[in-house]
Amino acid sequence: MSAELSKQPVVKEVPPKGDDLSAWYTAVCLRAELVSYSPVRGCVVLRPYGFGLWENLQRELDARFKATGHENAYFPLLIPESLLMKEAEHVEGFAPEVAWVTHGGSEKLTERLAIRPTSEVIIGTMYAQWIESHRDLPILINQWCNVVRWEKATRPFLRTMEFLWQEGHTAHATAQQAREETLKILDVYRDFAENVAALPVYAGVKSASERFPGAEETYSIEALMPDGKALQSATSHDLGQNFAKAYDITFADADGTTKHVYTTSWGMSWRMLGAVIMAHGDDRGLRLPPKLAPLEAVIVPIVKASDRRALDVAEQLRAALAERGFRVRVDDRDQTPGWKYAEWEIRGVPVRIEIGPRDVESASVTLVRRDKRKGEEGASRNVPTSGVAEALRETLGAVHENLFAQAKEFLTTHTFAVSEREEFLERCSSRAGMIDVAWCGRPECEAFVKAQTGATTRNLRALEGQARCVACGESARVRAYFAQSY
RNA sequence: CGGGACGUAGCUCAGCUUGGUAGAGCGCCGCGUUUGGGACGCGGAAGUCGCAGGUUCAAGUCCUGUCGUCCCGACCA
Repeated sequence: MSAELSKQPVVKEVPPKGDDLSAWYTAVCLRAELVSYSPVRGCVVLRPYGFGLWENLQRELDARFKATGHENAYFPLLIPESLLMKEAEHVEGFAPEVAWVTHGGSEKLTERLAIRPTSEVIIGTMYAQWIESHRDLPILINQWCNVVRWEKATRPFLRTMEFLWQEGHTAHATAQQAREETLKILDVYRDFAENVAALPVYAGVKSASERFPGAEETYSIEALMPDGKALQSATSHDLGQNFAKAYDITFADADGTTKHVYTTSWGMSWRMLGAVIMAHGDDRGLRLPPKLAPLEAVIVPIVKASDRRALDVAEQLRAALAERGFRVRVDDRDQTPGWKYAEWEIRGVPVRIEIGPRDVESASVTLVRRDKRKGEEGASRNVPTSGVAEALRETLGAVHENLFAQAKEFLTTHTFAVSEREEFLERCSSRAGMIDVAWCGRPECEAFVKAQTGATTRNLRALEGQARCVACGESARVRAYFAQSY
């Protein structure tokens, strides 16, 4: 963005995105009525428009879980302290951010209860009761719930003390099945990110230091934000037998011996919505991917004192589109059309349908795309009223593709394959984006890079051929994306 | 958790230095005229100045504490 353009906000109440991403992000979250701050520190209220985003995320992701054989269930919010303590690494990882219930009414509890920061513990305990035989496996359960982590610094969606997410927990007879499950879900997350959220991501395995406490392996999808920082958007963990051993989850196998199960866990939170907001938004506010948008289209009737026909036409069109499954509303509030255009642009509705006297005369409507700038090629077009449903379907698809293409272009042009040490450190320090390098895989090496530059490995993938670690010069074992992260 | 900034009307902020009866713009409500990119006129409502103490005849203003928000860093799946 040019300096001249940056001086005046394009939209009042929303500062230019390129000037200060943090200020832009917070302003948009509030102004678009996604969230409100609440009287509780670090906790936000998810308003109806924001909850609409979450509902669509849920619907799309849940359908994918169901399609891969998972069922939903619900487990308790509170976890007895003694239960939590059984898996040492896990406890150590979460201890600093667990909130505790110490009293019931005025009576002090004999045992403290943790408010779940995640549910491996309580679910593992139940699995121990439910599983007896290899015939009981696999167990494939997901729950949609809230969790609490006592965070020090919070921001809407990206890091809040209480947040909404889904957590899947599965148990399997063999290590291989657990690994396959972990990778299957990783691919569900990648598919969701790309085809629902219009967000290109890098999927891969986490380094040892970035691994979930108690996991054998953690996999993640990582998106790139406009400031060059990476945002971990979902994780999938292969827990091996660690939790099975801690919580004594065993089964009688076909060969007659008793064995520990292999478990997995995986989660995506409303943090994904933060990634969507930041990656796609522009100087005029939100730009929502159609599949997540609470409203796919808003109809703005333009009425004159002498001609109020547009109002009826708009309502008929709304009913016809709703009938065909579109999420639409008519904005018939007492405001000028220009006011409504600006308002719905801030709130990111993918398509605006204008109906004025001219359109009524010609039995047509005007479709305007939010993802394009005013006057840009293809930003608006006039279509016959009879063909609106088809045109809308087509346009929503095009908006998704365009948002994805723009985000992909950003990711591609901000991913740097680097083999020189100096350039590597410089790009890491300057938040250039995803720095793609050959890496030795040693925790000391990663710690050194973090201390020098603030960047860590986001995730790793196989190294082809032979190379030297870009940071320390030892023999490289993997390829890694380094970046500073949220 | 460390460093910095800020809490005054729904929002953005002025007023604080030098203590003396609470201000503006936008928004909101009513009526009328309007409506193809944030309309206009007239009238109106709205704030225990984040909260709690203290100093003072008198505190939005000075002092202490506390809660919250933002930024930078540390921490964090």
